[in-house]
Amino acid sequence: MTPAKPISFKIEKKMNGLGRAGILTTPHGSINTPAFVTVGTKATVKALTPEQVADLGAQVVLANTYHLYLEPGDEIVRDAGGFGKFMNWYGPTMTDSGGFQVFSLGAAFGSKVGKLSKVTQGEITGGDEIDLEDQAGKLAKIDEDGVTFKSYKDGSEHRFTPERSMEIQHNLGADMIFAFDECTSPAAPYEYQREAMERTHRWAKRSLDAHRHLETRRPSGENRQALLGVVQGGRHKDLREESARVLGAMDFDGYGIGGSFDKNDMANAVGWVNAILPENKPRHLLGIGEPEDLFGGVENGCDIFDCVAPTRMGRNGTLHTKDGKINLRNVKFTRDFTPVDSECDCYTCKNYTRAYIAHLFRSNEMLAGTLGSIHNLRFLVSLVDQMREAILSGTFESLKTNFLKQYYGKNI
RNA sequence: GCGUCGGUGGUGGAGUGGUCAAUCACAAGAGACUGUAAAUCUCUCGCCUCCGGGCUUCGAAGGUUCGAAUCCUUCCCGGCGCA
Repeated sequence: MTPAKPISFKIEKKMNGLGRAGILTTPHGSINTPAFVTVGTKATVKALTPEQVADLGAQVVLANTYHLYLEPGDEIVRDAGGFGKFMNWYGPTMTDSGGFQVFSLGAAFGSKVGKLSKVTQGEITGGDEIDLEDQAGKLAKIDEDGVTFKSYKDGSEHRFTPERSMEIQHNLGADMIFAFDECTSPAAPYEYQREAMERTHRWAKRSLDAHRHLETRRPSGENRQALLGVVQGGRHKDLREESARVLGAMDFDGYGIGGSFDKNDMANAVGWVNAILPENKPRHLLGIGEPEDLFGGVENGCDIFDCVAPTRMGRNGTLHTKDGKINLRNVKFTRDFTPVDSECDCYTCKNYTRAYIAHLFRSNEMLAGTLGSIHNLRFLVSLVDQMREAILSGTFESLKTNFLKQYYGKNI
């Protein structure tokens, strides 16, 4: 058996502008890009077996460092042969670094603040402004060296640093791992965004050094892991460009684009970054999964995407259709004996009616979440696959126009 | 028939002389969800509303009282026990 190589990325076709289609090769198989990655935070895509995940066309599973560190513990996952083998997923894998939990358990804890701000210009409302002195009550506290978390499970205290995140991610064993970063709140002011970004850059360097050090300690022949640096900078053009320049100059295997955005300007912000990042390395847009955002990400040069939205919404009763989202818990679907989406080729749509799935949701049956997740994941995986085909055939613009018109044009 | 316990919103069930009728849960209706604190969360849930509030209700009818879902009487309905 030949020693596995780190990832390689080959661009097959470029669009006018930044978008491209390619092939990303990992130790566990290649990924046709652009691609939508399924999220399996705790080494399980919630409600689905890995066979179901594969059957719906998913190419990659992404797990989370913080969650697997808390339970069952990264050493158990290491001894199981890595999280992919542990969960019986033999395709490509990724792990997030825990950087998102700096945000979700810190600045965003107890609030309704999300990654994307809906504010168009200027003032941010609806969220506390973040600063290092105002973290009382949160489950994450940041300092220069790292982050102290309180476990969301039992309140116990845990410490993450870039070095620790790398150690854990090496134990988890994914093909692609991320540098430890700070995902900021869109409610944070410019000065804080700059401060956090500069700290993320220092953490990126430390992540890279720690990763290299860990790689040298591997037994020969073992798979190598690719490390992706994470660009930050909030919604500010100068910060995003600076972050792309600084990280682009470091020798990462690829890049993640993370953090908070202005909802109306996310695609442009991604473009600012990708115009600067090295073209020949893969780019992962972290945590984005709304159809229009995926179009924006793809045409602005992102290759892979992950998002919890399809599985979370799938479990909560909201399903994608070509005509927009529907909430199957609504009374109007109780006697609707048509498929969720008549053009969808997923297992759910081929075998069940809206009325049946509505019944499952109303009676809180577990199968509801499974069927909903299969459909929503298939919808997005297929959508991004269609984008790839459209790039290859030069029809991306018409795909985008037609899809968005039908999806957002009316609501059934 | 006698005895006994009970009858409060869609349901279960709080409240047992004034400060409050309707805590709480469930059901129901709607909304949210973007590197998963999430099979979760938020709002509505007697009627009307210029969102300040206004009005109606506690099986029925009387009565006691300044004041009754709450006490008394009769009736209706239900559970249980005894015939």
